Parts: sequence; C-alpha cells; structure tokens
Amino acid sequence: MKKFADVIVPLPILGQYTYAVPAELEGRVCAGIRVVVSFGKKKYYTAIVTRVHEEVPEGYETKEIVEVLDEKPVLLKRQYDFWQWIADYYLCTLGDVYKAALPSGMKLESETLVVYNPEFEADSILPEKEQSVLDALTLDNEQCITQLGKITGIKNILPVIHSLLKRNAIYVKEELKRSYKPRTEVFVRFPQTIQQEADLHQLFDALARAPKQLAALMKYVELSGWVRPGCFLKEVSRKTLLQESGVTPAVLSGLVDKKVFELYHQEIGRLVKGVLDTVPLNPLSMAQQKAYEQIIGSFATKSVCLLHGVTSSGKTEIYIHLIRQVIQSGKQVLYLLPEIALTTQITERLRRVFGNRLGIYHSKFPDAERVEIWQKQLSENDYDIILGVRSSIFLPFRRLGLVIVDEEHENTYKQQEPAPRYHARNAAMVLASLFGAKTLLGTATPSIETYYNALQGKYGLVELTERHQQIQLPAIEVVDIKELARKKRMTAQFSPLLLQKIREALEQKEQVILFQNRRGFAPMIECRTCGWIPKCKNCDVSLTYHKGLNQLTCHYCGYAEPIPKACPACGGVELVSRGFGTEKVEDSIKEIFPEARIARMDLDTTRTRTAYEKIIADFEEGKTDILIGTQMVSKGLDFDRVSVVGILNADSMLNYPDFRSYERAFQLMAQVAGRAGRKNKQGLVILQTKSPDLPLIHEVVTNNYRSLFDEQIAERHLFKYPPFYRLVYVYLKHRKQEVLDQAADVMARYLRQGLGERILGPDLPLVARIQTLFIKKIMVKVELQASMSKVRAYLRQVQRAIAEDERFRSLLVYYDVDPM
DNA sequence: AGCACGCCGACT
DNA sequence: GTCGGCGTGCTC
Repeated sequence: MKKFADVIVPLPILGQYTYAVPAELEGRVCAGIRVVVSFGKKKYYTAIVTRVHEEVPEGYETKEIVEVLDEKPVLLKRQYDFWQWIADYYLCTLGDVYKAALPSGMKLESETLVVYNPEFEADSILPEKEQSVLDALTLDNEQCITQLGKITGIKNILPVIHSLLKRNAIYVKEELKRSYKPRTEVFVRFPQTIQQEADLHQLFDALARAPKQLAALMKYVELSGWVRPGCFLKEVSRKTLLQESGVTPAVLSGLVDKKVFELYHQEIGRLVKGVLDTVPLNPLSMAQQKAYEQIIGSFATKSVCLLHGVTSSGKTEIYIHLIRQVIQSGKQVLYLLPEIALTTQITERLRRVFGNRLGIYHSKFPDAERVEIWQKQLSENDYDIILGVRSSIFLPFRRLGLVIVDEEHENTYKQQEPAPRYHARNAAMVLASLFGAKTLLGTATPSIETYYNALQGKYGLVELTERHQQIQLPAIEVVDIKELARKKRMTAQFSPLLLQKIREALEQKEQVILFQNRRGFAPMIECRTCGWIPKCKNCDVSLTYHKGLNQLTCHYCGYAEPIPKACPACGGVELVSRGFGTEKVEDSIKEIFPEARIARMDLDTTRTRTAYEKIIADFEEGKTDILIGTQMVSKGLDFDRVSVVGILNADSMLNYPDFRSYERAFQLMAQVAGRAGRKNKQGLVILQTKSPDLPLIHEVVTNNYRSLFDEQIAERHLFKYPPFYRLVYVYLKHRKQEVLDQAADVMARYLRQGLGERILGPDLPLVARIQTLFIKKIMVKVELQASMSKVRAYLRQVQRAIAEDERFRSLLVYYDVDPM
C-alpha cells in the first residue's frame, strides 16, 4: 500500500499537509522525524512528520517527501501532545509552536544547499534544463536553490531539481541534516595492557632514564586520579596533559609509540568547559530543612507548590537538595529562570554540584550549542538537569520528574511576540502534568494569581520568612521629590539625601545601584513653544531620544530619525526633553561625581552576552562604583558591597494603564531593594517618589506583601480581572483604518452573540498603529467557572466567519491568551 | 509567511 | 502599446 505522511510546516498556517512517501524512503519515515518537503512553487522546508498512514488524500495532488533527515524521532510523543496543547490553548498554529520549539539549526529552510553527486553518470542525454543545472553545479558544487535558479535563468527550477534528485544526480546537502558539527578533542588513556598498579610501577622503572616521559606519565596519573583500569576520576585531554606537565608534544608521542598511552577522540560538549569537579552540597539550615520537608510533603497530595521566601532566604539551596533527590530517583529536572537572571553566578553554583549532568539552555548562546543540547536530550545519555530560559520547556524529556520555576512572578516568562504567546510558567505546569511530574514555583514576591491559587489550596504553600545567615533587610527611606522640586532643591534627578548617601558610600569604597526603569535618554522631546512632540511615522508612539546615538528612535519598530533643528509645527528652535531614562541618569551622575567609575546596564548596553557578563563581572570585582540600570539590575544578582540603592522615580512604574502595574511596581522595588546590604551591614534604599502617601509605597517600605495582595485581590475581584476572570485579547490589524473599524465592529457583534457581556470593546490598544498597520483590540473576560475550551472554539468559529466575509480580506487576526 | 497571479496607472 | 505597482488567495 502507498504510504502518506502528515507533516507540520514551519509556517503560521492552520492544519497539516499530506505528502506521499516514496517507496525508497518508506522504511525511514515515521512519526516525529524531520523531512524535507517542497512547499508552494519555490520553497523547501524542514517539516515534521506527525502521522504515517494509507489514506489517499482527495481533492489535490500529493507531492513526495524529498529527503529524510533523522533516523530517530526528534519530536517525542509527549512533546507532540504538549505542542498540541499550546496551539490549542494559546490559539495559534502548530507551525508557530514548531518554530518556537526547535533551534534554527534544526529547521533550515529553502536556502537549502544542493550538491552535485560526483558518482553520477548519465545513462542517456539529459533534458536541457537539467543539464544546465548540472553545469552550474560544476562551477561550484554546492549552491542553494535560489542561486541555481538565478544562474541558469530557469524560471520554475523546482521540478528540474526534483527530477535531478530522482536521478540521484544531485542530493540535498548533508548540512541540512547536521547543520552543526560536534566538536571533538583528543584524549589520553592507558591501553588495555596496563592492568594493575604493578604494571604501573614497571612503567615507572622503564622510564627512569626518560625524565620528560616519566613526568608526563606521573602527571597523567595525578590528573586522572587513576586507581586501577576503569577506575579513575576524570578523563584527561591531550591538551591539558601537555599544558600541565609542560612536556613537548614529541615527548607525548614517544609515549604513545611505546604503547604507554593511547589516544582517542571524543565529542565534547561546547558547554562543558573545564570544571567537572563536583563538590558536596551545603547542608540546609533549620529553616531551609523545614521548608524542604514541607515541599516534599505538599507534593504527596498536590502537583504544584509555591515556595514563598524572602530575598536571600536561600531558595536556591533548597532547589539543589530537591534536584539531587529527584535525580537519585532516576528522574530529570527542568529548572527555569527568567532570561536576565540566568547568569554565571547561578550556573557556576549548579555546575559545581551537578557537573556535566547539567545542561544550560540560553537564548544568547550560539545556535549550535542549542542544537547540541537537543541532540543530547534525545540520546541515551541525556541531561539529568536542564537549567534554562522560557524556551527550554520545548526541549525533549523522557523522564521528567520536577520542574522548578524560579522568580515565578517574572513577566519575561510570557512570550509577547511572535506567536505562540505562551506563558512558560503555566505551560511548564502542563508539561509536568503530562509526565506526572511536580512543579515548584519560587519567588519572594508571588504573582497575585499564584498566591491566590496557593491560598485557595490549589497549590501547596511553603513560606520561608527567615533570611539566610541573619542578613538584615535593608532600611528604606522615602523621599518626596515633588516637594523638593517645588523648593528647587533637586539636582538633576537626585534628592539631596540620595546624593549625600552616594557620596558617603563612595568615600567608604562601597557600591551604589541606581534604578530607573526606562532606557534611553528621555522618553520624548517636546517643543517648548507649542508643545509639539515628534512621533514615529509608522507607529502611534512618540519617539525616544537617544543622546548617545544622537537620534530619535521608535522602540516598537526601530525607526530612527535625526533630531530636528527646529519645530516643524511652529518653527521654534527650543526643543526640551521630558522625563528621563538611564542614559540621562548616567550623564548627570558623571557630572556630579566625575571621579566615580560608572557603568550602565540596560537593553542598549547588553546586546551581547559578553557585554552583559562584563558589566556584572566588573561590578562584582569592584571595578565599578555606581551601576545604573533598568530592571536588569534587580534580578538574581548577589553583590557583596552594595550599601546604597536609589530608586529614582517610583511613579514612572505606576503610570501604565494596566491592572498589573501596582503588583509589578511592588515586585520591582522589592527586588531592587533586596540588592542592598549584605552579611555585616544593613543596606539603605532611597525611594524617590512624587506620591509618598500611596499605600504601595508604605507596603514596599514595610515589605508587606500580604497587604499588597489583599488590596490587589479586592480590586481584581471588583473589576473582573484574573484570578477571578480569564482574559483573551483579540487583535485585529489592517492597513486601512476604515476597514479595520468596520471589521472590529462586526467581529465584536458576532462575539457578543455567543459570549454576551464577556466581550469588551473594540478599543484602541496602547499602540494603535505599528509598522503601517492599524490595530484594534477586543477584550474577552471569562469567569472561572465557564468552559474556556468552549470559548476558544467559539473564537475560532467567529474568526472563520469573518475570514469568509468579502469586505475583510487582508484582515489579520491574532490572540493573546492570558495577556500580561 | 512567501510568492505567483492579476488588474489598474506612467512610461519607452 | 507595456512595465510594474500592490491587493488576493493558495500552498499537500
């Protein structure tokens, strides 16, 4: 029987596509493997097979699978279930999920390289077009299809390539199969002939007259911790041995010739660099031990547990003990961290404990390393623990036992753009449940939803109120900058108190962190005469002034323009900046403390991983006195000599028209404040605000999470927000304002027919135009008791109806489920 | 998402 | 008369 395969293509289109399985590939095609298929007239894609069957498709001609890329599935059954859950829940396509899940090295697209097969001999004269492709390939025997099309001038080259592939005259390049090359290194070991210590002594004697060789031998014994054959601590690479023993390569090859050593090649993970020595765990304190036992206890009845521990209570140590316990039971652990918190500090700590059983998955790592981790996860020798960011929930697991979501409240766990707009914390819980595994959420400032679920008994709740090693919480002083500004006592963005404390800290060789949650120089500039503000020509936002680049930039589309010399509205030449960002803070502080060493950490200064790590390392080593930054400075970094933290403008965090802004402001300030003070000294936080009487400010000062929670939960209840209601935002985009308006109205009316009062809007979103597309938003608020799956089904139904409407052709519809 | 096909404006 | 603009619909 003829076989067919359903595949997922990496495109945002609904449904799967069916390809014919050519007879010669039949044995190799199965669910979960990657294949190359031609899609449309020009493109080749790496697709993933989800099902092989014998149902002949009707209504269209099937194409054949071009090539098989894997011998074993890269998409495991449980992963596929997980993909389907994501696509369903977050209202996106499987193609979207596929694109998000695989590192790009594993899903190479149409720029596919084609290679000439040197063994090919034509048994008859080839058609003209095919011959010209082969001629083009003799010039350069590996080229991409698009290029071949250009060289030969053949318009529709695909069938030609197809035919040549069939003739075996060319093949799809190996690179597509393995776009990364495993790195190998040469290692040294004793051959089989050396069996016991006595053999070793014999060798020592034999080499008595070759001191260099003897030195190399002794060094090897030392480095490897050799006891007897098959029993040594560490593999020793040729490079290390040469380095450590100080002998020349000639000496070593002499030993190899004498059959004292043998060399072997071994793949080495790019990530495993050096340190493989593991150290024993630190014992837990009484409080930590108690929390540990409570977590284990809660897992007996509940699948999710919240560990609510104040900053510096030593949550990481508890995680490490839990991880060890899970690994010992033969299961794997997924340890999630928000992007910005995944630093060398935490990775080094885990590596010291778990050695090369630990895999690290970071978006700033090169793609080849990510591919390597994937491949290793698929192998027999998979990692016991993966430490990673949001996207690591997509890595293959076979025996997942525990998921840890650290800094659970962080909004970077929610993917904003592009689809799938998933929340890694929530998705991770579903992933865990597919494995019957447990999830531990950890944070000092839980999200309102999570804490509510814990109080309701849906999650276990373990509180850790004691700070580790009696580190004191910092003192927080509130400064009313509105009052000071009125009295003209502010120096730039700084109150006299803050300046005084910075000065004192500098004098005592202590460090300072200044926090301003806005990058750039100024959020906008304004004409002093008429109030004109430059706006982006593509998007409905004002342009941010970047002094360093000397231009105005749009933070949404990246559009930039020079600063106008005069106001185009009134001709006024005085343009003043309004508000301030980190860049301006840096400028001012340099002026006030010219002798201080200053660094700035925000999106603009940390484009690369090295730049980011350098800023942190410099600060850690005391090469920097003052660190100015956005929320980046607040995450997961432990610095020892910070005595003063300045929050420059608390109000800038509160002015977002978002129901989460208070919660977020509290979390941010609590986290930043936690950076102040270490072992011996209480830290000081200067909190500058224009509204010192807000309850929120008081809650930050007294570190009263519970009060913030009670206040917020009442508000959420009153205004129908999570956790009492679930939200879905429906976004509509169109190039023409009128068409968009009409479509939004029609869609809202449809939705109201089925969902009634649950529909709000259409409204203009925060940014009503991005990259020349007008946008409208419809909000869906669904009470907890209602069936979300029915709501989702209805949303899809309405979208289909709208798509069929002649008037709304190129209307773009997408969803944000559980928006943040 | 691409990309080809198709239908209207300024050009050799 | 045609070249090329983007609006529309299809991709197994």
